Amino acid sequence: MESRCENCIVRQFNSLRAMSKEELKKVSDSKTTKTIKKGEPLFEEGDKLNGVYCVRNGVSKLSKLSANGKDQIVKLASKGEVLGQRSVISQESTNLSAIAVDDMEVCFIPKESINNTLQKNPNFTLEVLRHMAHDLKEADDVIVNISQKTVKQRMAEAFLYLKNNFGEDDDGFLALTLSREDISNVVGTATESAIRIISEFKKKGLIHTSGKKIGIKDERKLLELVEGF
Amino acid sequence: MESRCENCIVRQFNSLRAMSKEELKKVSDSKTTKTIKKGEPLFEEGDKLNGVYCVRNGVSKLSKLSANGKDQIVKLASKGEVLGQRSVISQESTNLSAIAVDDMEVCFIPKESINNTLQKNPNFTLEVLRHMAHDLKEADDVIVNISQKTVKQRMAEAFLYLKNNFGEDDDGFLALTLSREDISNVVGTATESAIRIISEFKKKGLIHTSGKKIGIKDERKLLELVEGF
DNA sequence: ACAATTTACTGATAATTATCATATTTTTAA
DNA sequence: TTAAAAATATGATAATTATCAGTAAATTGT
Repeated sequence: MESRCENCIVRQFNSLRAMSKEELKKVSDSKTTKTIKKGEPLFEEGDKLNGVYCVRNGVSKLSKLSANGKDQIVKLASKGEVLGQRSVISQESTNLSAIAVDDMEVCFIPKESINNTLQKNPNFTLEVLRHMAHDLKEADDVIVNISQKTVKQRMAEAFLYLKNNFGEDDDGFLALTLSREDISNVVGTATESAIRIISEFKKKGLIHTSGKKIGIKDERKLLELVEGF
Repeated sequence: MESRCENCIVRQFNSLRAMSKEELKKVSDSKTTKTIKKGEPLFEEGDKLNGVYCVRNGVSKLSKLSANGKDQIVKLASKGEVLGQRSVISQESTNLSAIAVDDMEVCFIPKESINNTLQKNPNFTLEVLRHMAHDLKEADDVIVNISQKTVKQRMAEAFLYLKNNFGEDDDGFLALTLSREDISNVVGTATESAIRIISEFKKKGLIHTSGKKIGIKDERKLLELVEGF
């Protein structure tokens, strides 16, 4: 894949597209590319970040550990997403851990490049702001979903979300394969409950599985379930 | 209270402090002051906002209606907070309703003043960005709390939150009095469940009540409860 | 290839929480 | 002030969800 930010297609999806040619050049010169293996962390809750991570390939889960030892996955980030922005902007340690769900390829961009551009290029700042506004809106939706919907509804929603955001493979399975535990951490339930609901959905013909892979069989019914029928 | 933004103390608490003298002057000339009575909306979910609201007095609940007809309160905003920013920035209709919990006094600032400054004053944009980063972090915490803590723990947390953010009156009651229904909508539970837990906390000497007013009696025990003892 | 470890699954049961019914108190408005 | 309406409160019960215990299957490392 192209190693100069100026030519990187990934950039199209995130706020880096609002950078000028010169700014991008600087970023490109200061960035380093990293490979993160499945299960390894990009960073962990409490870390002070010296830069942001731009995802070129693979998927990362952003999660927060609760007092009872369970992780809640707040977001799944894939190609084009920039991680660690919030921490760099507010100059605080991160409140989330980022762990690779897949093997990942990411670019690390030192915070200096970012902060510099934030102060000089209002367009870039505005673009970052728009992204953050969007994230915040999504977070509000998640809050309402978790508090108002049943686990079953949230499970159905999670499968639809996975299909819409990560697509399906050639055999009709969700392209992003998560462990049952990760699924339960996205949904915010006990692993056993998640597994039970998967079995139930399978029996009812809403989904089909093969090993840990899950495929959507009856999207309409899943949607109806989410809406509460 | 002072009616020129330049001299308004409220400004100190929000991103407007990053505006220049001239920008503030323009804002002040274009703003209008509104009084909102308890229970009335500043704006409602789905509205397209033509500006932002700067809270001078009173408290507003920001909530979202779910399919089953229940409101989830996502945030309580008081003096100094700016509402509707997100909608103005992303030029989308709001995803939240803002309803007065108290009688309120707010300044309406047309979006033109905001957008103009956003494009011209990187400091202001950065300041807004920082605020939004903070809100996003808080939203993440809410997600984790709701999904990982029991209703009882969240109730305890809500009381502590109310004390820390809105203080107590002379008689030791929480300064912000919410209806039981509002409390249940903050916590994300059924109203009856909230009431039951209030009774239980009262019996255990954690809180005391008088009418709808609630006072914290044993902060340490409430904290222990939140932490899971 | 195989033992070891992890992950997935199922059943039984307990704990939590919601819902429905109904009584009481408080607030509102004529 | 007083009837009506709304909010608060409590009990009984049902539904949902978590937890514990244990088995089966899959994955990993050697």
